[in-house]
Amino acid sequence: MRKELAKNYAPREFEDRIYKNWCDKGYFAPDKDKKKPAFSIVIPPPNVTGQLHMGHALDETLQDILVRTKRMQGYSTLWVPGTDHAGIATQIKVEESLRVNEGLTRYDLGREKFLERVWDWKNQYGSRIINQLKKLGSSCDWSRERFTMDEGCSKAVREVFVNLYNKGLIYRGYRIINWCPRCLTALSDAEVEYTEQPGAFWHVRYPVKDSDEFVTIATTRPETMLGDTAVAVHPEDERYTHLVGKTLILPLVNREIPVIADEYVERDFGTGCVKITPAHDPNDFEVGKRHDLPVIKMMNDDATIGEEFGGKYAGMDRYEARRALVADLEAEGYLVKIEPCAHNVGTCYRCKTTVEPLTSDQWFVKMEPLAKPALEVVKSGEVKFEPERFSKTYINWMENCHDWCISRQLWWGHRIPAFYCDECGHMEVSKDDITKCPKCGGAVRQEEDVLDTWFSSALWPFSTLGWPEKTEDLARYYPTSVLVTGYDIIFFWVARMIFSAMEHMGEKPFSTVFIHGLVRDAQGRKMSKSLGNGIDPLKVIEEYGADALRFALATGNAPGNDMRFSDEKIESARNFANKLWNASRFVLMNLTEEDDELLTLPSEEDMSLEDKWILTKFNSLAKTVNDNVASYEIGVALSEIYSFTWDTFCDWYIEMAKSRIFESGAPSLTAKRVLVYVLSGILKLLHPYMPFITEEIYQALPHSDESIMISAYPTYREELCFGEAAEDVERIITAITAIRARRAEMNVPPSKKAKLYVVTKYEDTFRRASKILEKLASASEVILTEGYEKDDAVAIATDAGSLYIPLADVIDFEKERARLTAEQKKNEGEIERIERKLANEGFVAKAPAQVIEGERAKLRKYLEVREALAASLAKLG
RNA sequence: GGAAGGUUAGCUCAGUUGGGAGAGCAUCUGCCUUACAAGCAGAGGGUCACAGGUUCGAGCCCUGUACUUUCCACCA
Repeated sequence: MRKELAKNYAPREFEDRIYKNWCDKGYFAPDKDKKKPAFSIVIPPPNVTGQLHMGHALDETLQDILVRTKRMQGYSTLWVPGTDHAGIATQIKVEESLRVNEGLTRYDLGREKFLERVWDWKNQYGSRIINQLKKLGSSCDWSRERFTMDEGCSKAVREVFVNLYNKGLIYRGYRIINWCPRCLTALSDAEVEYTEQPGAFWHVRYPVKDSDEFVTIATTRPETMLGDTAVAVHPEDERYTHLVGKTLILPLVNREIPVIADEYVERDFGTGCVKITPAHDPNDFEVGKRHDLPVIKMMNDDATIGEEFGGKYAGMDRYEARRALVADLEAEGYLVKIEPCAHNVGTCYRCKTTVEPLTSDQWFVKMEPLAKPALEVVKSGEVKFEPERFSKTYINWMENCHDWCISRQLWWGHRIPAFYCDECGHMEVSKDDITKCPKCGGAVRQEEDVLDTWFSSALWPFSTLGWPEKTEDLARYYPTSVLVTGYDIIFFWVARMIFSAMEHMGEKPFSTVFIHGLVRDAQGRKMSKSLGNGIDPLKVIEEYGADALRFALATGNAPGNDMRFSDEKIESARNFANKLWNASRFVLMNLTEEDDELLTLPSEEDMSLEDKWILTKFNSLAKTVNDNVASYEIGVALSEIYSFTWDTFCDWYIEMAKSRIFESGAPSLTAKRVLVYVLSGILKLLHPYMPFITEEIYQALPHSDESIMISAYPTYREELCFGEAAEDVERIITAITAIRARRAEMNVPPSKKAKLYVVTKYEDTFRRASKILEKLASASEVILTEGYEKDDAVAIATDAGSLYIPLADVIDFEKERARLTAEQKKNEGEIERIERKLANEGFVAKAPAQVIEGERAKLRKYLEVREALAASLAKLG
């Protein structure tokens, strides 16, 4: 007796069990067969202390679909998993826990002790996200799991840092950078998010020394005037030329500052006079350099006003100082007016605190030489973005990016391998830790700063494969095949991987960048913690199963586009799983033969029309699915499987097969064989999308492979294409559909059977399909006839012939005549339209032959309907 | 200021080289038809934002307009 499936689809009963089995069997490890082509993906590493959210779920699902498909298509597939140490994010979490639980700061613990705590934290939570990935069904090779701060990755980071430094592509410099006063670290340009906030222009008078004159400047940040070292005007601004070179008295501060001329100033904006604060504004910094202005840093790292230049405002928070300063300016008559305006304010992408541009000693990566090959490899198409339009986003950024500030004043991360000698002042950058100065032998101390988290993620595609060692993995799986990620981290990550790979590997990191959009909530809003509208994928899995979640994420979703996630979507996904489950139960409960017998395809002579039809349809499905996956149209591929499974296989083929399956005494083995073949084929095509349910059913069905995930992916098979038989069945379907519609219109229940007279030139087809017509069109008997003479029947005209159903008691013949006449009119319209088209010389001359033949075929159908309609109407008198 | 996307059925969205528009959900009608009511069978519903152009033919290609979303830049 064959194993039966449970009555209800209950994914919780088998998903974990199946996943464990896959792991135990080692199916996720790449096939060692050297003859197989390689296919590899590195996972975008989730934050080690993070929790799975819908964005991950989508990203993982898409990768798993690609990986599972390729594996079944005969590739040696490697999907490398891992996690990211996520410098700021993780450090914030641990600091927060310290504060809440122990009332301590990291400084109370000191660097070493604090880092121990972070490692504890990492060890405690690092496996959480990994386990969550497993719940989704991800077929990663867990034996190759990596972490951006593990030994190998750290080695890669050092190697890269030293290489770049030696080439002069990493340098240390005193520059203006973005500073987060909350995280107390420098940030890169990419880590600053601009948000529009209400603000104001404060117009302030700066008196000219030894004169009654003054200039009026307009500023959005009056508190920074404590650091002003000049006021600039445009060199050709006639209003002010006489003042250039004069000296101003900085109000409240009483410091003397010059008026300078610089083309940076826009004459038409504000008052045409700009206060210059080189230490706290990137543009002013540049102006300051040009004019050799002093740089006065008036703010501390925590955005309070500094002692040295703060005067009475020292120690105040920047906003408190602003209020105090403005009040004082007003009191002393310097404030001219306040003009409200909205302006963009930079915020920290981690904690949303307003960042402070300020000057500081930091480490930078020189971008220009690195950007060049990284641009070339995308422009040449060697690295392709999917969809293509994102290559523009990439190119635009790469062409305009500034040097990358890579040092962070954090403790959690890769500590910069630079060593300072206090004796002789030498700085040594070294792959290995050193304790003595190579120049003078004095003691050295290592740079306190760590590297930007993205510095190590940038190396991910090769560091995870073993670089800088020359490993087998690197030889076999690098460059990786495709990178799957959201458009939101093209700058942070994708761009940096590309230039890093070009520089250190001399080769692209991946051939294709497959970009997906964001998962939004049912109202189209971004899911966020603060809105509390996030949907927890784990809860969805718990309730509906991982397969349903994957289906919901993969279907109806075009590459690069955002999607909405809603209850309806997940329910409809679950319903589909249920449908497949029940169809499988039906097939299973009718199988009594041995596996071997059922796994054989019947010979062509034994096949019925509908067998040939479904095999033909399945064949073209296999082709469509393979083609669409190859072009990353995953949503299209899946919806093709969906509609084939539900509409074609369940609603038509199974129903048709029933007449042979239930044949008393002689259930058809042929039908069973075809059912098994097609159902197995569906399961295989669907497996990458819904891995669990397909495996569960596959194991219950007669099967030849140990697991569906290592079976061969269905492909188009020429020998299983039966065009003529398929057309025959389409005619029967047309007839059945027309009959059902007519009956429904007349409110005749299916239980009320009636004879079916058929006048057709496809007599053989109808004869062979008579059982099906009886079952699916409520016919008590199918009678082929030369002509139907009586006038007691409803007449149905199709391109397959005229059908007559004697149902005199329920027919309103007046209505019938009207209906047929209306149909005739419509049909004539169609005929006219196509005839006109075919009479169009331009069309016939220029349209492809295939299209013209298509139109002719349509015309033939309409002409047949015309004939049938005429006959039917004649009957009604 | 620059760039990219969106505008298709009541709602959410597909529509891959141009050949007379589809799905899910919702709505209406009828069905417990021996896998499934998480289902079955029917039905209704769209000048594909607007205006031009190219073409034998445009939801699809080109130009412009309107509305909308996002990204980049950041004139203090």
